[in-house]
Amino acid sequence: MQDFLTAIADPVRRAALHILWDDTEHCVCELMAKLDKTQSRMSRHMKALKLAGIVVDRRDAQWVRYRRNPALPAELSAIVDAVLNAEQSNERNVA
Amino acid sequence: MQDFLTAIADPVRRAALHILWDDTEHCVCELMAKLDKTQSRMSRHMKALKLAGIVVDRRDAQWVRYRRNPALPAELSAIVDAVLNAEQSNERNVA
DNA sequence: AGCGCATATGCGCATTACCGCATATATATT
DNA sequence: AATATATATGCGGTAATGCGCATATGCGCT
Repeated sequence: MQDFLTAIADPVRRAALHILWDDTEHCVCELMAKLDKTQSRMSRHMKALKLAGIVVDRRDAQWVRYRRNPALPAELSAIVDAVLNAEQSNERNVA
Repeated sequence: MQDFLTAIADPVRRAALHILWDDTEHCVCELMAKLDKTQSRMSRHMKALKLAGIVVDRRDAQWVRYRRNPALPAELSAIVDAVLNAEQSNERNVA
């Protein structure tokens, strides 16, 4: 639970989750490009999300594809959903 | 949003929220006793929760009564609810 | 004013977390 | 084997965070 929450508490990782929460695969190169982060940083952030059980990865040739962990318990998915939803609501308020 | 999530990410503050989420008032002395924390620590944790907008406080004689912030936006309440619920589920699993 | 209880805060210390840079590893192509 | 692309990791620096201890502040009572 602690790893899970500290993983979500980081803004870069949350931004990654916004992208990953569409239930499709995304390589590190895509994430680092979209979020404008260095390769090593993005790799480490993804490792944190992986260790927290939030995402899973898969080797595909030279790429590593990350995606939402389909086995994430419902109570934890609910947290991620609530956080991402709250951030989206906030975006609308700001705009 | 960042303050909010980092506030929730701390285990002591989450434990405090479990107590405070019953919609009644609780003084610092009660929280520090129940959670077995020092006075200064508990005071600072409550300050963090207050700054994050999660709780509000009220002077009552020599006590300061903390309670859930009734004006907390629904999207944020949903996050707290989801987190506390997930921890309770986990307790049941462990037990 | 003086005392006691409850709470807040200044300060220094230790731990943790994020970061960039360089480098190592894995895979594909030629 | 050599090269290119993608990803992971060791390392050092720095900032953020939690902690304990001491002290200050607020409030009520005598």
